[in-house]
Amino acid sequence: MAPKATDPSIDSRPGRRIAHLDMDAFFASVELLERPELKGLPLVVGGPRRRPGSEPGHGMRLGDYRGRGVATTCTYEARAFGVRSGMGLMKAAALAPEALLLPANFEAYRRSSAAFKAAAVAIAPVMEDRGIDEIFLDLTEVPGESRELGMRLKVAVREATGLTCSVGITPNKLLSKIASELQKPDGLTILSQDEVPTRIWPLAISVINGVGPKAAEKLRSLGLETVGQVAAANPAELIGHFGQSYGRWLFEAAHGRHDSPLVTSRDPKSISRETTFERDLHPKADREQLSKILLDLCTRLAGDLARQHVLAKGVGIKLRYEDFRTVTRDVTLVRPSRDPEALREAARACLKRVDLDRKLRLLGVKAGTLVEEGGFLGEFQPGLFED
DNA sequence: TCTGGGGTCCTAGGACCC
DNA sequence: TCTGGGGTCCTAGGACCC
Repeated sequence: MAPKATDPSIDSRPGRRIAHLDMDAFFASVELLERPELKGLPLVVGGPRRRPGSEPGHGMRLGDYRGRGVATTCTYEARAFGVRSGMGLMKAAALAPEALLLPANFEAYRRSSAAFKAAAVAIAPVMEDRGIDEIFLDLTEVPGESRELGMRLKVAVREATGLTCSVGITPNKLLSKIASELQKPDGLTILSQDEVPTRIWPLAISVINGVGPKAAEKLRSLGLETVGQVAAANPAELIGHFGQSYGRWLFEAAHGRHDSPLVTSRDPKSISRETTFERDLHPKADREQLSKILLDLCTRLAGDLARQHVLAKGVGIKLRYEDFRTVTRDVTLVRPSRDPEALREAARACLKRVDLDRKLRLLGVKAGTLVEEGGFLGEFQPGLFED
């Protein structure tokens, strides 16, 4: 099954140069721009949201926090205590009670994000957006040496935002993503394919984007802990354990081979809203409160759909029970819609199909199979083919 | 002292159609 | 009456990422 040379999922141009640019401790660093006097202190961003337009949060002692938030980002000083992004704040507080907890200010982060991306694109116009704090850039056609281009990118980002970033430049996305991590913060790492055995093989397999905790654990149980060990494994055995697709990919990735192109634009596939309650709620005893929350989620989701000029053909709910078990249900609408009432009605129909005798910690609503507003896709147009 | 919110992609079974 | 294969849609869950 040799793919054609024109296969859009493969970019095998010789001499390809891909950069991965990753902002350093992004949210925390943006906070430090507003409050430079906090530089050098252990800071954690997360928990309660700062209202758009409000004063810079004064923050609080992490040890005084009570609630269900997680650390979105933390400074390197906080990491020294063992705090990590994604960690529950109560656990983080046990590790670093004296750290300062700052509420997240997404308005400011989005502004810095737009600024660093604009600065990067001015140097290398082909960009893949990987979220608020990282991008891939295609440097293949950009004149200049890799190290010089990397320095130019870093200087441009710092001038545009006042922030540092780490850059990896290699022949592909997979290696660049690893490379940008190697000398964080404020790093610049250039890697060629030849250097994979010396620079990448000694690293833990989990450095590869796409190898998460589950796959890493399964590999470990097979005696494969480093990238090099996976590269030396029998590909047939990997396929036996992980399936044709993932097994093959794993083997190629361990050799640093990866030819997927930059994705420079994409249509949204789904839009969702969800919320974790401050305390667990019972579907029956707290019915009114849950009903209000559902309406609010549907209303916000409808607003999101309107801003994107799309209608939902599918509507789903997500519930998380107090024991953290998560279930989803979804339905296909007779007619695509973004009316809050239609969303709520569909969500209620889904709710009838789940266990409502146990307490919940989270409720979410999702719009899937999105169709363009006014588009013909999937929509029956009465009268169109009649006379 | 448990674990946010917003996404993508993949798998897999069953319905249904040709 | 039995066998069968391909294709698509729908639904549920899970791994993974930022």
